Amino acid sequence: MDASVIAKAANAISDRHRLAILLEIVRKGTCVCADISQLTRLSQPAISHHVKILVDAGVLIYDKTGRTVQLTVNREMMKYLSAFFQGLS
Amino acid sequence: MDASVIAKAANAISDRHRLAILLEIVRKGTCVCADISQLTRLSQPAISHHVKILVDAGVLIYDKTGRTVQLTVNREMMKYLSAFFQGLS
DNA sequence: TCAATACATCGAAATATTTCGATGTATTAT
DNA sequence: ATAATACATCGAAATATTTCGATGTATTGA
Repeated sequence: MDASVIAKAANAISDRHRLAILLEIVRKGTCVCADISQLTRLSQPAISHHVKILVDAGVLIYDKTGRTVQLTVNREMMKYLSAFFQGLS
Repeated sequence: MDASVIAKAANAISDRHRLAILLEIVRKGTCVCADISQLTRLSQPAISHHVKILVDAGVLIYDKTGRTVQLTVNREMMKYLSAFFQGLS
């Protein structure tokens, strides 16, 4: 268990906009950045900022092909977090 | 699933000091506030602040008897968080 | 090549968080 | 009653985060 990994992931999803982005990507399976503006009414630079935090924390997987970024959930990280909290219960 | 509950709990453990407090309480089973100062080298008001955030988020259970506060992990919340991330994986 | 699209980055403003010293309050021991 | 202990609260300073408009970069279509 690496506490800094947990803290960073927790920080990533502690913002309501970032959590909403995560949940939407889970729901849809995948997402490009442009989709997020309709979900959150955030400006494009703000979306870019939040996505970067989620990606840097390992919560989302970033895959740029051409000029679009496909975002998907990092299921391994979700499993890791689930197991972490399981261990605390 | 209430996103605000998740966001608040995630925020509570996103700080390295608060995560360290949580892990120490898990390890020891219980903890009074005074114990935390030796763990983190934080000032007493800072500890009080961080503990309040953890308690308000439902991560820790607060039980004051006399002048000491016993802190324990809220295992129900840990289970809830585990299940939440399980659902995202 | 030129224009449009999809994001990224920058600098600055607004806001929130963390931390402290000082002080307050309730409880316990003497 | 007095003093000590265990926390809580307050106001302020330092720092971090969020957000924006402006601009930059890479890619695609006409």
